[in-house]
Amino acid sequence: MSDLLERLRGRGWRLTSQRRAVAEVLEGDHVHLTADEVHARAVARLPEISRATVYNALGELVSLGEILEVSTDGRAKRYDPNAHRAHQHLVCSGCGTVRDVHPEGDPMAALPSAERFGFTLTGAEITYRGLCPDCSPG
Amino acid sequence: MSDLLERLRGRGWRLTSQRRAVAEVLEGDHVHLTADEVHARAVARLPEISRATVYNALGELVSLGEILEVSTDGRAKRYDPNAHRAHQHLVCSGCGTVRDVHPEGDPMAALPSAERFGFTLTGAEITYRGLCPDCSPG
DNA sequence: TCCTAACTTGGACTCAGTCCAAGTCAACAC
DNA sequence: GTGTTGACTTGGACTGAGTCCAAGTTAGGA
Repeated sequence: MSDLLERLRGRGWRLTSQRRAVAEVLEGDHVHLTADEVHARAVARLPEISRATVYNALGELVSLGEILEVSTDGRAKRYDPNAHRAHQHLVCSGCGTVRDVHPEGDPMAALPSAERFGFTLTGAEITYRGLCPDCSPG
Repeated sequence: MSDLLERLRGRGWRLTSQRRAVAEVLEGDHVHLTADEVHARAVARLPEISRATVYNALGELVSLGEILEVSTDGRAKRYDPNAHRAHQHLVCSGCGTVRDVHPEGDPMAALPSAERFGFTLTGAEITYRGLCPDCSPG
């Protein structure tokens, strides 16, 4: 992750302890934390970090294309550090767990031009829903 | 739409003027209003209807499977009366317009079992993003 | 080591939505 | 029709997620 921080510094990002704490929290695969969860974990590293700063840092990382904003339920947005490989999400309807998944083919190709209403397509987001092994009955 | 109201009455839904107003607002294709927009239009028919009642009625219509809840941006949920034909959504990144679209094939089929992590799949929601003709440059 | 623009802070604020006790009324029975 | 009653509606208070802002702090170049 320190290469991420270096990369951002090269783009004029001032490297503060708060931003470092936020970036460190957002490490790994299948990480999909809400802003409040990020804040709670950042506080463990840097007790005086404020909620506003976490929101600022997350917003900047999103604009810089380093993390993705995902909203899988109507509630809080989640932040996904896996921004460098195209993927979709599989969400458990029981416990809310989110996994990154890689469907076959180009999702945009399935939309015939007659169904595009003159739009210029830029992307497609897929949310697969189901029950994870822990939440499956039986 | 009156067949919808009759259908609901048969299911024990008490038919009040407020619920009638909400149901009437939610008529037509490509209708994707927020709760506040539904409230504003319902007030035009029934000036004393309250926001709480609109939320109640929308929630019940969703549970009864008569309308769909859609969240295309992280903001207010939208309500889609087109619950009886499977479809996906195409959203303009410029103005937020939402169209119902019908992609080819079964979206779930694109997810290989190795990518299902033991989940039992129940559905897939696709949000296509792009620019509508009015928002396209040039 | 100094300087300053960029960053951080806490608190007030907004927006979307939920909850609740009190009042109202649709629909059924007569 | 009239009465009854439980379901429905109401407005206002409340919550959760997120934004905004003026004042204070600090990273990093000179």
